[in-house]
Amino acid sequence: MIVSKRIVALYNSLQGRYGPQNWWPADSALECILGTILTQNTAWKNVEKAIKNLKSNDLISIEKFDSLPTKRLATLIRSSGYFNQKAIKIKNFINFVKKDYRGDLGKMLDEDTDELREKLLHIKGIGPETVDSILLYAAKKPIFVVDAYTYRILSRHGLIPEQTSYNEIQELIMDSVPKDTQIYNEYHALLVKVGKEHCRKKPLCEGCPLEYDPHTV
DNA sequence: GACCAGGCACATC
DNA sequence: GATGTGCATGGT
Repeated sequence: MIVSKRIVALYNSLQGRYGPQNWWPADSALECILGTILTQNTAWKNVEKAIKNLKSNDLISIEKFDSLPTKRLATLIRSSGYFNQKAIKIKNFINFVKKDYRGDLGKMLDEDTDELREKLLHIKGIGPETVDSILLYAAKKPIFVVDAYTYRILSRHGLIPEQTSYNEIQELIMDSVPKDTQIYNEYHALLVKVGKEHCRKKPLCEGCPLEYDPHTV
């Protein structure tokens, strides 16, 4: 079977096994974006505590973040790890929205996908995965998010070579399955779901429920 | 106590 | 272009 068909078959297999994931878990676009930054190389459980802190202090707004000292922000998101760095990243994003959209997040989310992607990639601390998560989950654009699980699962199942770049993986998936926001949303969420359960760094492939033999390349 | 988690920037070769 | 390192908490 050619690779693109296996990419689709993998999606169908995951969908049948786990059903809809309905991501992103957030009450607003801004909360979603905060989550995409806070979860960088971090377990979601630790992110939840940080977001809960921000919410209980009623801080989820562009204006409030703008007037919040970076040091205070870092304290509030402590549980998510890398808190000094992440506080700066959040500030960088807020400054971007203030500067380019007069603080109007809705205006940012409505911008053309390619232009917005380019602009977001220039924010220090916001890399390709975070940008694509913002585009897909906050702005509802049809963009596939590649993450560590995507790479790990696809390579262990022989669907991509060891050395495959972020953009190459993204292209492969976007050329294989229909360019549809809901499908990209579910596919990424499903890969994280099965990855958390069966595709950790070690041990390799323990109890993998998927139909492909991970050892055949 | 080691290893890992829904990355990213920066230095160095 | 590839490879190595710092960033840091909390769960297993």
